[in-house]
Amino acid sequence: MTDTSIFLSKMKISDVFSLDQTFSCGQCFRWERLDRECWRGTAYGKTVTFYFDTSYLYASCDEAELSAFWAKYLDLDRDYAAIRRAVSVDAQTARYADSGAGIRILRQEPWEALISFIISQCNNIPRIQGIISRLCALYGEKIDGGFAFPTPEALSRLSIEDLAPLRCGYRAPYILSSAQAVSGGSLDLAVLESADTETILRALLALPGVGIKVASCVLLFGFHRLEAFPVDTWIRKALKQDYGPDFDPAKAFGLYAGIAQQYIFYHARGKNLA
DNA sequence: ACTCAGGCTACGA
DNA sequence: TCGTAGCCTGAG
Repeated sequence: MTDTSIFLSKMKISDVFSLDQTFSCGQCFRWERLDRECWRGTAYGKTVTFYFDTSYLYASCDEAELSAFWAKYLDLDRDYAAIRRAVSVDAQTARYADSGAGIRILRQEPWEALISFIISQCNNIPRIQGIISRLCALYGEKIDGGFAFPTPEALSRLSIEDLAPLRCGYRAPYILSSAQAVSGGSLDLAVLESADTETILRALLALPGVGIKVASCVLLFGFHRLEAFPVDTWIRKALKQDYGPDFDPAKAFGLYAGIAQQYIFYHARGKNLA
């Protein structure tokens, strides 16, 4: 860390925690790593830089914003140590949970999560990040130190050709469909936030380009439904190799299956990083 | 040239 | 109901 003077506030974190793990475990695509345990990003129209070091989280915002807003975004009030114990149903899961112990499931905006995971389908992470970054730069509102995620209204006014610079391929009409559904009111994300998980799932699956995997990611990362267990190619491989054909994640991991999924995903993909 | 990357849809049997 | 070709794009 070269310049620590930008950090106006700090907060003690007792449990194991890691910004590197939390922001690079595949749940988000817009946070930028400036240095070891130092990240900068935007959510809900606010921009912040974090630094974590030996049980203290430092933030570039004031104390009030850190404790009232970002602490919730980072899910810092939840007892992840207890959850790690709960999902450690066998020795290997316990190891995965232990090595990913610094992960927190962010409370991202449902709308951003929806579009981000539509874009993620059959795509690699660097390209997903590139597409989303171009989307925000082109159609997001410019805010202090970056771009906000484009609103449903802004995207609903666009055509397929307008999205051509994104180079998101066949996903472009999916993005427009969701934008139109949300801005037109047929899909009310704010109302869904207090609905039961099954209701949200059905609403998401009704959108073109949203299947069970994308919907599960939106449930977990956008609606913070921690029981959602997205199954992608990595998870499918890991389940097959490490858990056997009869393993039922929902049954085994229960209420916190989504957090277990992140531990397994982090482990499975981590082995395959350059 | 060819495969694959955190899928989904449409179509055929 | 189940399996899978085809879909945009770009890196290796």
